[in-house]
Amino acid sequence: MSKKKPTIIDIAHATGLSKSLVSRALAGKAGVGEESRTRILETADRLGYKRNTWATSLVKGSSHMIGVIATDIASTYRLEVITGVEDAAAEAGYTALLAHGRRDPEVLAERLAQMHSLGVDGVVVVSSRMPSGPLSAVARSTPIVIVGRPAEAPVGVDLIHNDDETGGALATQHLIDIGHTRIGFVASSQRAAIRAREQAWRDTLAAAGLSDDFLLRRQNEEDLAQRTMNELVLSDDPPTALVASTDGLAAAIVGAAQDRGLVVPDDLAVVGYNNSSLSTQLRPQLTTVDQPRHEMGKLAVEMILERLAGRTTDRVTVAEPRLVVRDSSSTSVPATPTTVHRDANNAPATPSG
Amino acid sequence: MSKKKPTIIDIAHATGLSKSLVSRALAGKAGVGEESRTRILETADRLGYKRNTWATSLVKGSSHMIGVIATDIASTYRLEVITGVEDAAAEAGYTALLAHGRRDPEVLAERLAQMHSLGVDGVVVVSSRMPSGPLSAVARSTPIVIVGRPAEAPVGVDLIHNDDETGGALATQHLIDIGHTRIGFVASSQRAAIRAREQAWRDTLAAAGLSDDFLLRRQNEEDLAQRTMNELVLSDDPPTALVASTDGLAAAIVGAAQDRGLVVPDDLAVVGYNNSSLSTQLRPQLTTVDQPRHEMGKLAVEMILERLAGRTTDRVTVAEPRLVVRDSSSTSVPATPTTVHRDANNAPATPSG
DNA sequence: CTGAAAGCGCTTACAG
DNA sequence: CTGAAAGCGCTTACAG
Repeated sequence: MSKKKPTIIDIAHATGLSKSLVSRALAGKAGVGEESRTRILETADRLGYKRNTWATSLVKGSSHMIGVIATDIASTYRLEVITGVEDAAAEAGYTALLAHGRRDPEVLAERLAQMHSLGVDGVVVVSSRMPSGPLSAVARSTPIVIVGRPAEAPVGVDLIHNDDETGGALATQHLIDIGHTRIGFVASSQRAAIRAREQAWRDTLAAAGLSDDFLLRRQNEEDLAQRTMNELVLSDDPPTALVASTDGLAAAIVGAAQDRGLVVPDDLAVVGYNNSSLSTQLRPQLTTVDQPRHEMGKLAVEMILERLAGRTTDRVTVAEPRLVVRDSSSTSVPATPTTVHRDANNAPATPSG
Repeated sequence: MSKKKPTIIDIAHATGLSKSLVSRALAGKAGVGEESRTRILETADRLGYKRNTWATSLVKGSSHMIGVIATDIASTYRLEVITGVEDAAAEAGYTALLAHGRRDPEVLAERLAQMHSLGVDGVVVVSSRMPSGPLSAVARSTPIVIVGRPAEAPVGVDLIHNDDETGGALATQHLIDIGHTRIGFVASSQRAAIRAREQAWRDTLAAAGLSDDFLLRRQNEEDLAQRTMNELVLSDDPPTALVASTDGLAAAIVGAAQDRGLVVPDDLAVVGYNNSSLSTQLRPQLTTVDQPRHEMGKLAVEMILERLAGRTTDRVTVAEPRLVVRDSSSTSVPATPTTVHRDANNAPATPSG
């Protein structure tokens, strides 16, 4: 059974000094006799004393903790955002506390309430699915920044997200640049970020005079790769390249294509989004769009510190993504299975590396 | 700027009732007049009141929180263990709080100290890298269970891990069963779990009268897939199948093999460990060993509750893994590039699916 | 059903 | 340099 934890009073008794003095010594404050100090520290060590955070926070009114709530923690992207938060927090003398929210808005809201009553000094929400109501309510007393792109910007909450418009354009333009003219977009959700990428895809195609016919949108990833095969890739009028809304979806599409004997990128080029670890584990490795996620995590903490320092206006920070070209998009134009509607394009004939 | 949070006293003033009564009403206790109760609840709601966890925990001496410390959160395996912990905790009226430990033992120890002074009622360590000293120290006052297989069992700490011996044997025997006789093992670390898998591989080979010459061990994954190619697969005397210590390593090996134009499983069969999401995202999909991870997370909480209820003896729980056969190991024997030392084996000639 | 009082472990002016 | 006292927000016997 667990023994009772030693308190400051125990140390005071053991050393014969007052608890005030013990408290000061333990906090490393000046104005404590050298002898007393060492005696206190030694005794504390011997007793295995750990400061009771509850009591300290209660009296100080601040926990020096920053809460982080994330949906679906098992993601390279989120992990690095979290790491960024941790690093920046540590640097500022804060510690980060995580909560795992799942995708359910209710669970997310519950986690937020938990963080709130835990008394964290700020919270970083790495999700675009947190409901606005609870968010704005908590934001009245605790700074919140969302890393992600919620459907609507909650009042009193800061935002930081990558420039999905630029990212989507980067991906699409890359495919145009290497000679593709039949470029599709597959979306596994209707989140704002995804919609922005889709719009960028459409705009980029339009600027190049290309068709945006190849579009597939679903509310979740279930079977989406299969449908992509059946409804787009294996149709009579197939695209030669696809922009997928995320790496996970891109991976599923590559897998489904390979299952059908197609060669990526020769038969189908695929570009993902997020530069997840998956993108280098697959063969071919995935061309994808990288977000400055560690940086975004650090920025989130900075924005919280600004609020804590007195800023009252809402702030939105947009980070620039960059394209990472790998093997799932080759520099050669595919030998299309069925050569229909093919525009006159000067595609380089370089074989895929 | 953040406003001050409303307290029980604010509600007491607003309703004209005493703070004792407000506290009782808020806690949902009996013995509060119906009218008072509704008035209090409404006022609390209107003011946006959230109970101050610090104060409550301080007076109750328990936070009803269970801390979870994990290395490298971005893993399907760990995520599911964590989810299991969360589910079981919620069921028992506790909430789970995560800390992200990285692989560094010092950082891990720091997180443990943080959890300890946060006053959690128990901690689940999902890592085998947490140093024993800090572990035993904290265990004197707070129940701890490790999900994983540490080098040495820390005194006063409970353990739960999968049966790596069985898992390793399952993987190896499967390769023997489908006709392989030249089966290697590649290890990316020297952790106890990995060593146990390696020993099981050796024992299983010995029982079948096969050689355990094909072995490669390194302290980390850096370049290990490349070395596996150079030192084993592309040698004059290559194995036809490999058991990898983890799915991540297996994926890297499959990738490196494919980069060299080899076909998995025809030229080389590969089996991983952990049934990570990666194993179904790759092509071919990975044969692997699955741990009952959600169950392990739940068990961890149960073991903590046992300690809290009075158990003082250390307990070790071993969970049974199972083999998941996928395409990276086919039922056909490979057409070995160099046919050396090949025993008379009745391998089925079924082509790989 | 309701309220006054004590106390959880710690910190911080305020005296000495 | 050291100590006594008050208070952080909440809960819980103890009275009424």
